[in-house]
Amino acid sequence: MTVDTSPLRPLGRTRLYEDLVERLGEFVIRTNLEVGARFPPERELATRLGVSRASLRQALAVLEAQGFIEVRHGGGVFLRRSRGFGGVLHKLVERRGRLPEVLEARELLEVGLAELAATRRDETDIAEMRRALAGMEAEVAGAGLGVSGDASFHHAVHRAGKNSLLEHVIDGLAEAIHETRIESLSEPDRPRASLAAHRCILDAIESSDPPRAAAAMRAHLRQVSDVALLRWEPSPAADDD
Amino acid sequence: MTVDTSPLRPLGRTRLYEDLVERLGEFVIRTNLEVGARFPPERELATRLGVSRASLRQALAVLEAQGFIEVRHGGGVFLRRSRGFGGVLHKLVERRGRLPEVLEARELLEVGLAELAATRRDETDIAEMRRALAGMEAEVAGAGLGVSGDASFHHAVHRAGKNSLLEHVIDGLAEAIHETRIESLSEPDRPRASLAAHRCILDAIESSDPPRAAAAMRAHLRQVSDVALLRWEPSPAADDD
DNA sequence: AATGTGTCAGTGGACGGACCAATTCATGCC
DNA sequence: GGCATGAATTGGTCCGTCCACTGACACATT
Repeated sequence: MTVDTSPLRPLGRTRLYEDLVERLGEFVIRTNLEVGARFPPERELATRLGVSRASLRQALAVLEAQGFIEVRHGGGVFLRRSRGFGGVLHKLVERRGRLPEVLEARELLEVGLAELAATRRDETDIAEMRRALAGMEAEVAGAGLGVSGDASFHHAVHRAGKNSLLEHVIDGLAEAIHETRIESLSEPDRPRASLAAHRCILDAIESSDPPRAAAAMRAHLRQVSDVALLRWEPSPAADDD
Repeated sequence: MTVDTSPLRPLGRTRLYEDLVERLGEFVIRTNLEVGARFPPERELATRLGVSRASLRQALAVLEAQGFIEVRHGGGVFLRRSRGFGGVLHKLVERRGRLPEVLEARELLEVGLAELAATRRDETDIAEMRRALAGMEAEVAGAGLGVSGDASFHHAVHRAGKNSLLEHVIDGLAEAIHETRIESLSEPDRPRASLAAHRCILDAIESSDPPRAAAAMRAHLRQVSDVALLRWEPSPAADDD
């Protein structure tokens, strides 16, 4: 149990289609493929990459869903945009060493969304936020961390901002944010502090005071970040860029 | 050629895997599948959906890349998060009637990134922005619109912000932004106005003055938005929600 | 009885081939 | 030259097969 198992760690098992996404990215760069240009036919790509068409098509489906390529039935595969080709948000977030970036992105998005929420919130939004606040109060009163109430509150704020695009983007970061949330709320006295911060935010939004809502959200998130960053230490081994 | 072909337009042509992504989203909701729960086996899903495993696996690859599910070899398919299941940024952006949201998201992201850029920019970033500015100047001097120079400049600012997550997000909106860019720059005298705005932004970033950089970027984007929104009119037919 | 080991059913991973459907393009007719 | 036509190209989907990984259960060992 005390032996160093690092030399025995399982070798890098990756999905074939993931590798293919990267390979296709390399292809775009190496051949200097321009936006709008056509890729070789699927059959040829599959052959040259040494994989089956089925596997290749999984990669193409991913790339199409990400908006990097366009696949026309009977026409061919075309490059729509090359910037960031092959980069998947989900992967970027997972990489260790990204915590500061995640927190920063979160602050930028949530502060902006809080500002919008203060402008656009309707009675339904207020009711949802109140409900989330009450839920978190109950959790905390019962000696819980209030994790789910915290998440509900922030989600309610996002919805009140009435911008489905930004909401979608922040949802993509939800997982990473969730981890920081747990860490932060595990700190002594943090749940109560967060509860108070939420009340400030809600009050500002309810008063339709965008600047105050933004400031309150920023202050709240800065507190959370401090805790997270204190606990966080860059892992030298994972520092791969 | 002048006949109304709309009643004859090809019937609902959608990729099978796209439908499957939606169907799986419905499945999650209808069965109230909880986060962490397992989906039925691929073979069963394929049978029940009336499609081949190959097609289903395209949909699963997309969902996995989006971070909605986790597929474990030999284990099964598990739900990672349900919020926004099946929603693809690329699709949301394309929908008509989303222009205001796109512009709003762009402003929020770019203003924040400009602020960060003013803090973190190094000599390389400054050089890149200068190069982009010079490029746009040349385009405009040659009676061009300066579209590519404009894009390069904004991209340089994004990079100077040094947050790959935010950069990735804004890249996802790049296409939609590109359209507004063309519209805006087509307006009389706009290229020169944009050029001046870019100089303001660059100056603020170069001076490491975040508030001024943010203000300059905001002012610039507001100008662009005004033009775009003036030209934009909600299409009643496409108002599908 | 506790523990280690082997086996096997279930499940995802990948492949190859076959056929269908949309597009493209050269061919030849007018 | 313009246009219809059909073959070649290329993506869309399905099927069956086999491999690799996981987890649980039965069995053997101690």
